[in-house]
Amino acid sequence: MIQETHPALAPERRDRIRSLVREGGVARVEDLRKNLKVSVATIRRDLEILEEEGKIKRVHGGAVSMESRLEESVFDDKTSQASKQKKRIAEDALNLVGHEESVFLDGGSTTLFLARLLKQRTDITVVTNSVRAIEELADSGPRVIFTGGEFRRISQTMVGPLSSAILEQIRVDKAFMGTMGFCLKNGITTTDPNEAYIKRVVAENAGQVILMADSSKAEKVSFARVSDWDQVDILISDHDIPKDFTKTLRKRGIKVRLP
Amino acid sequence: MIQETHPALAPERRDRIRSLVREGGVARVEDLRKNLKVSVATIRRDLEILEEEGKIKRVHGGAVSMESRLEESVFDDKTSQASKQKKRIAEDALNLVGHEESVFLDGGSTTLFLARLLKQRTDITVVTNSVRAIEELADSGPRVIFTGGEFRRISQTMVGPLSSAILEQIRVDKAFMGTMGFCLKNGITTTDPNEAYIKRVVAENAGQVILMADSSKAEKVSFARVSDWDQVDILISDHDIPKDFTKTLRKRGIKVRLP
DNA sequence: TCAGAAACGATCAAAATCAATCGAAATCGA
DNA sequence: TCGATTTCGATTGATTTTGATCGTTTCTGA
Repeated sequence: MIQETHPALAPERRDRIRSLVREGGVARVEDLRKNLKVSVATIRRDLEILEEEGKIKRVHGGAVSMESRLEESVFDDKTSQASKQKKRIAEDALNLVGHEESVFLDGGSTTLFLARLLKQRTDITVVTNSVRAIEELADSGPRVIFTGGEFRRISQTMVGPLSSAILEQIRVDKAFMGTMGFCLKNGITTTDPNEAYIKRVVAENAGQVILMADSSKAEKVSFARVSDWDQVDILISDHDIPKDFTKTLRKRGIKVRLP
Repeated sequence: MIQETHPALAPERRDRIRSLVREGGVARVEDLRKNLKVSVATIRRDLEILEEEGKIKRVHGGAVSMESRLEESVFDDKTSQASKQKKRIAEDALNLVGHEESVFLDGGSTTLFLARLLKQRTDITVVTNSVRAIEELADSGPRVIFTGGEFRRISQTMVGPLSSAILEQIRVDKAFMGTMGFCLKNGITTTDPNEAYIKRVVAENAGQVILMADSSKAEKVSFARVSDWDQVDILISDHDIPKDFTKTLRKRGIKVRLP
């Protein structure tokens, strides 16, 4: 903190490089040098090692990430409006998590932002069926319970009848859900029936259901029906959501938060 | 607390080091020296001890926590002899996986090598409780079923009673198991009772149990008992395993493969 | 296609870090 | 109290990491 005279430890520095490459998808040697304040020789050596480990792929002028995947769609468009909104929604959701509570985390990018914030909380229990959430909390953070089940690659979540085996045995204080679409008429909908089923089971076993969805999902209808609005207690969205939409929801007794 | 007339006792100091390393994920020798007010020689000796205990991993300039992600690059140290053996064991195990079979994959580094190889097989079903294995198979590969349960950070696996909820509902053709130790007298042992329990449940629901363990695990006894040898069908190890050891096992009807 | 620029790999010397050794101080058991 | 044992700190030579240099390769634009 006080002293910056000491250079970073080698593994520390390599980890830094790794995340820099991952976040940008690519990184130039020169940028890494400036960022880490070491010589290009060191950067090159590190890149060599990271390439051997399969973390990155070296190219002329820098390196590209080998561990991009869907995960990066979150980091990727960090600057985009949708991403900022999601982040704000997640930050608002964090305030709803009380001391020593147990919460369920759905799959999806918005809830993934919340997972990252929850890393600081060691007093709570997180239940999730999202592999990406697990990865986020793998190093440290709260107690984590994973639902298990059949792995669905597209969403990187666990679904199917086996998942409910665990879900039925637990109860969470709050369930934070993402969705592909929500509208007044059809309620909450998502792409996959298996996924929808899991969400329903969770909602039934949760004290409160909190829907996290930015305004781009409003008035969208997807293939599989999850539930009606009466299952939802709180909706966290943003100001671009239609006024009469929030009005109607509030009339139905649903708290709408627009951070 | 207020007065530090007496220097800290050695185990006390080591415990301090351990948590400092764990907190930051990494710590410099020099910082530890300043923090604990002892000489670098002492710090080094402590780090040596803590490394032997598997609590930390020493690196040039300091140490990294074994419970952090920084360690993973050290974790699969491709150059080491042990790692080469593990890889060969995994390659041999791959030959045992038949067409359209279902297999269980345990946690541990040896089975992780197998997971990597199984990525090419899309005809099989992989059941696992290892987050590392899931990450390996996240992009593509076979059908994956995850057991779920409570997340154990040290081993990056799912354990506890919730895990068995799913395990009891499925049956696999072959279970590939790692272990911390195995000997003729005490059978298979591992560090954590919860982990041991999961292994037992799996073994009961598997057509064949295949133990993958390099010779460094031979004649080692760990804390928690997993099972006796009569549960094991095949052992894959390497040539450094004692001759009479394999002899005895074969006499007991266990196939021993030494690739 | 070709030339200039940028990036690369190899090599070497300097600096930091490490391991080994020794002696001093503290601790323990008789 | 005495001697044995352990723990600690300092010194020294060995090892590792790092940064700079230089010749070679790769990219880019005319």
